[in-house]
Amino acid sequence: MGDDKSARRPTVYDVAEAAGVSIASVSFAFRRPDQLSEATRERVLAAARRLGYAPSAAARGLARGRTGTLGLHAFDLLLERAEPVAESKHPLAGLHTPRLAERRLIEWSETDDDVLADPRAFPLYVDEVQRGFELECWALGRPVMLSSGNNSDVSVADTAGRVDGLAIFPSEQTSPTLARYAPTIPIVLFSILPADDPHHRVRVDNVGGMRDLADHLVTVHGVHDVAFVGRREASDSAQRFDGLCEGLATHGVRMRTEAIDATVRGDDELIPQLGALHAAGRLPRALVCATDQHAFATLDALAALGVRVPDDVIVTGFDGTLAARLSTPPLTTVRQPMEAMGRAAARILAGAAGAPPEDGRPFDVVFAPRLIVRGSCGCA
Amino acid sequence: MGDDKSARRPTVYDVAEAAGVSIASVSFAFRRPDQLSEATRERVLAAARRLGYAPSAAARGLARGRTGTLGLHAFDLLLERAEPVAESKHPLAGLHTPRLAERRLIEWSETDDDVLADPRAFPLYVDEVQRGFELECWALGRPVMLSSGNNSDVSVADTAGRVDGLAIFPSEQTSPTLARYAPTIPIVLFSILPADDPHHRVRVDNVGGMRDLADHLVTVHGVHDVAFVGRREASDSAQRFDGLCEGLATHGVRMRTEAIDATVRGDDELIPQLGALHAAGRLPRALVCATDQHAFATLDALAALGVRVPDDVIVTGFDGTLAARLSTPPLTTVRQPMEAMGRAAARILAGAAGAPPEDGRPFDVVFAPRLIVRGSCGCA
DNA sequence: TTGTACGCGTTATCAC
DNA sequence: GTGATAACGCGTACAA
Repeated sequence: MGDDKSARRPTVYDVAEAAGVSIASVSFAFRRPDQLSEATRERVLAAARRLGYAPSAAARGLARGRTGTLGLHAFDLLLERAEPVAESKHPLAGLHTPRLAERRLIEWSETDDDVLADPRAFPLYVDEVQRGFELECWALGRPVMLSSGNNSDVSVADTAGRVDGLAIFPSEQTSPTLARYAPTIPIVLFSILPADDPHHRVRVDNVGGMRDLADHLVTVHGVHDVAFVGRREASDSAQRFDGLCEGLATHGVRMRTEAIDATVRGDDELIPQLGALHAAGRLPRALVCATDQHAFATLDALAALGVRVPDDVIVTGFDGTLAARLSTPPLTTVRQPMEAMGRAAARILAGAAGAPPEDGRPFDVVFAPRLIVRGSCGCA
Repeated sequence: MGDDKSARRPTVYDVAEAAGVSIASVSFAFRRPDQLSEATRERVLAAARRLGYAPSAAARGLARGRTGTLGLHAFDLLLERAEPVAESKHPLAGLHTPRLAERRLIEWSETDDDVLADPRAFPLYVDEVQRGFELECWALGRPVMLSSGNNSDVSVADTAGRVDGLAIFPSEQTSPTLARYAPTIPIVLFSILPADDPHHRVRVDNVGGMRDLADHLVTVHGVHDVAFVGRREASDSAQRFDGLCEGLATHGVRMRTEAIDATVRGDDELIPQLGALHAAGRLPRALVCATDQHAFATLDALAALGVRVPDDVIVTGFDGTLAARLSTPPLTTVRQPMEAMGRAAARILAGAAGAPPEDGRPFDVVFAPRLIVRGSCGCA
């Protein structure tokens, strides 16, 4: 317990000495059990057990040239999701103060708004994809490394150095940064159109999904006055915008592109714009949002203006998150097969590490999304 | 593109050669930027960028003795949660077949039950705790390593070999296995009572939570006939059972311990037992479940028997998962501050690695849960 | 300020 | 079947 030796992690040398064999035999006992005599193998394993020996993954990784783990990186996650908690009002403020040392109960702060789980904050699109990635990795017997960073460069490089393959959620400056690590390890990009780079792709058919939605709005609800809510710079949003335009065009419907500024981000900017349209009596019949998150912001803004959904205005989303089932009214949306997408990324990375597609070109896996019809368009 | 050199991951040697400096300067350029002249630093960084150099975490870990990452391990996750998908009906069956090579759209299979997110499967208690752990790790700038395994020994040892600190979700055979790695890295156990070991603890006051619930049931609903649903072997469940007994006892109410077998796991075993009680007219007034999951199974079983909740029988849960808000009726439950618990674990590991509590004893952080009253007990 | 040399704990290639 | 010994890529005294 108290002696110096036990504080250090036991190594092959310790085990070898304890078992009276060479370090090679120790290694063989674990990696090539059949190349050792029954006797020595048992002797080694017994000594290892006795010493609490755990092979160092770092050393193995160095020697073999592969870490055995797969990574998932998200840019700007802290920004796009929960703000980092201010230290003073951190739920664990004082974790290292006497408060903790005295082992006292930690009460929830009275202002804590974490009392109820908020489905609008979790799980989001990325969370469900991440879960699929994790499930597949575990099924494959591989640990998962998660990372996130606004500083796109160093954080990705750091993660890239720890894994055999890396899946990445997009951000606006994703590609330039990534190009560098491509020759190093296989990389999967979510939700980005293929381009002339070696990265794999896992994405949904945004255009097809929006076409289905446009069909529904026009043929079932007779909508012929539509505006789009979403930032068109984002890769996904741009495709969805295009898909919506195409879908409407086949029915001879043209989109009101001027109605909503294409750069709005959330409630703050949405309320004044919708308010102005409302005041002018020029609200479109349907507001098609680029994501469920945009749709929630739109619903909130409309509610604040006293506009009824779907009676006055139809609102739709995209993604099919859990929260879309729980909004008022429930959201008509286009659901992505998020778990399957996460699993696909993991499979590609696990396989591509050993056997890339024979034509040498990267994978481009496109999933078909599915229209989910709910109350916010007037159905049900 | 096609030459042999670029296939290999660039190392410090490659960068040093390209920049015309020694490997030490390369290392310094990243780790001690201020100890290099502006000129050489820029030269090195430029070369690194050009080559796509990413420092090997394995090598760094070996050299420095620490990996810089924190780990979260869950035993039996694949068993307790989704079964591993059978290969034939895997959503990605054929990922490496022509189907993919031809870059065709992947349709969801017609039998796919993943069309809607199922809140009963995700997010669970562990998912919300995990999210807190991740958020805190990102705030601390540390990557997270996730692992899961039924083979308790090797998988934990493997993960333990890759991280500086490890948080662990409990399982029945957790402790014996862990004892070995304790001297190596700090370990946080969720939901386990303190014992004579060096592991840290993060948990809720199960007894207090159940007492609050008992108070509510007795004083508000006049309940005096209660049975417990849950496997008492589990550490958490045992404490909750005790807390319930205590809480009822203060009101002179005694629990029907014989009503439900203490080993039931799910619907299959619950329906016959509840059915027998129902047939005999001996159903308790309230079924207090050890977890929300047990409560859902109980609700299902009662519904199948035609028993009304809460009119005929009151049902309550424990955990406060999102799904508890969505059940029919909504579930009265005791919510744990899951995100905060995950954050606490990360903070302990990040801090404990450098500064363990001065008295040398491990942390024992106990959070107070909160009673959430909903329809399943007759309120609201 | 920059370069040399060694150690970290494995795996793998040889001899024996 | 078993034992030396050389990589593996990086951090870091120490020397220059």
